[in-house]
Amino acid sequence: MQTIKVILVDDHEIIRDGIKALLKGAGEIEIAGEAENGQQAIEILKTREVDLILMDISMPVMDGIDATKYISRNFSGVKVIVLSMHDDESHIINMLKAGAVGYIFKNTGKTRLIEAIKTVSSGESFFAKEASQRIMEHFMQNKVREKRNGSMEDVQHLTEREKEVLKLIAEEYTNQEIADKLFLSPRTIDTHRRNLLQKLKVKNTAGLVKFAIKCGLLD
Amino acid sequence: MQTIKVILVDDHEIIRDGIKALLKGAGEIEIAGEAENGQQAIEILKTREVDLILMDISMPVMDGIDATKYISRNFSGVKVIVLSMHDDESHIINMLKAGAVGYIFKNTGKTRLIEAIKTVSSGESFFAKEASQRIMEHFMQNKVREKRNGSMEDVQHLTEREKEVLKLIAEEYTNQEIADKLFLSPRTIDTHRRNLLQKLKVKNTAGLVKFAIKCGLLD
DNA sequence: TCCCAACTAAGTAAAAATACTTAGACCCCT
DNA sequence: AGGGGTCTAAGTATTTTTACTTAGTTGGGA
Repeated sequence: MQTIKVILVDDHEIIRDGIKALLKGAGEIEIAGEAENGQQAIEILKTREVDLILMDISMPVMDGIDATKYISRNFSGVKVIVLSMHDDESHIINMLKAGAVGYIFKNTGKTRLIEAIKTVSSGESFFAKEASQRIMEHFMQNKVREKRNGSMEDVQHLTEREKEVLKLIAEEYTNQEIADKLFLSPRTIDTHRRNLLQKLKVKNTAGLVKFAIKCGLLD
Repeated sequence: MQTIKVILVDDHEIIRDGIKALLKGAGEIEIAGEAENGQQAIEILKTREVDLILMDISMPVMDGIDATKYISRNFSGVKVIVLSMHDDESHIINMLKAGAVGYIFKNTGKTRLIEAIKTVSSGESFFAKEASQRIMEHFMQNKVREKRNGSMEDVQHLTEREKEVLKLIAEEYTNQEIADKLFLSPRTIDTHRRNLLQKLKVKNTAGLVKFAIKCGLLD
């Protein structure tokens, strides 16, 4: 196989240098360029032939998600591997949707990094353990993660009425509107609301909504 | 690394024999059993310790999708790689949803098969080229749907300050607390808040939080 | 230079949410 | 028959959010 031309996109020079050092020894892989943000990366793609991009997510000017979106639409031959510190579902899923075909973490070792590059370069995809798990959770909506954070247990302690009210709160209804929908007094909704705050140990509506989403109470 | 205990699940004996022959040479991999359908595979799991399953999809009695679903819920330590002839989206996505962490085709070569087994065994996922493509297509379609609902575009219209405030709102801080954090007047946060409500066309805090989550503004 | 967008801030009011408390009705279980 | 949990509701008070309006500052682009 011929050499794989890789460009590094990360706003931290130290990280870019570290990766360069890691890849120096590996044959078949050539660092064809570097960029500090998505914008610069796209500029490079216009002038040079590139096989693969190692892309950070959080960057100034143009972040990894937007850049990947653009690249996968306009340079379809170029593979994007996300090199991230975040292992949360939304980042991973957003990058997947943007068109990334690999996701690894910054604490990945040399061997695995090279493995990922070669795997992706040959057309397959490569997702690190945590990324893989998050994707599965997303697909299965299995709530394994919530179990670990101890929220799936809490939802069981909620009564049917409370879940009903919580769902409506998350759907942006006010107490008055919820009361009208359920043919109850607004004060009753108020009580349910306070019980929810207490049971779920959150401070306000924002916390309730986040919980409702985590539990899949909404669509 | 110690040996990886693999069981083969396929209703065609010839195929099982072929794979056995392929894996014979590879060290670290041990064929710990065989099954003709999902039911038998689950029986084996109850009696023996297994690391990984090579699973066909179409089988009599209990097919690969149901079996994988059951296994990923009841034997979470056991990885499932799909070994399939089908490269259509629905099979691939269904197996993903069922909990498979790898997908390869029956015309895969020895090297790649072993690579897949080792990759999955170490916690990552491995999707062959076509499978990878289909998954991307699936995500892209979802994306179109989301765009229609208008969410990813809107976030671009938000200023940096607004995104910062939105994030803190979603983290359950009150205007006063946000003001203290950012060294601003609570009234300023109030203004940002109202601008956010207007820009995002949502009714209240609940809507803001949902939007923040959709955009991955939170960790 | 002038205009615009972003960021800042405040006046005034009304609506909504949060806090703490109490309490009756109902149902299930022992 | 009594106890516990749920659902209901209200009194009272405070804090927070939402609404509508106005306006000064600043920095960048036409």
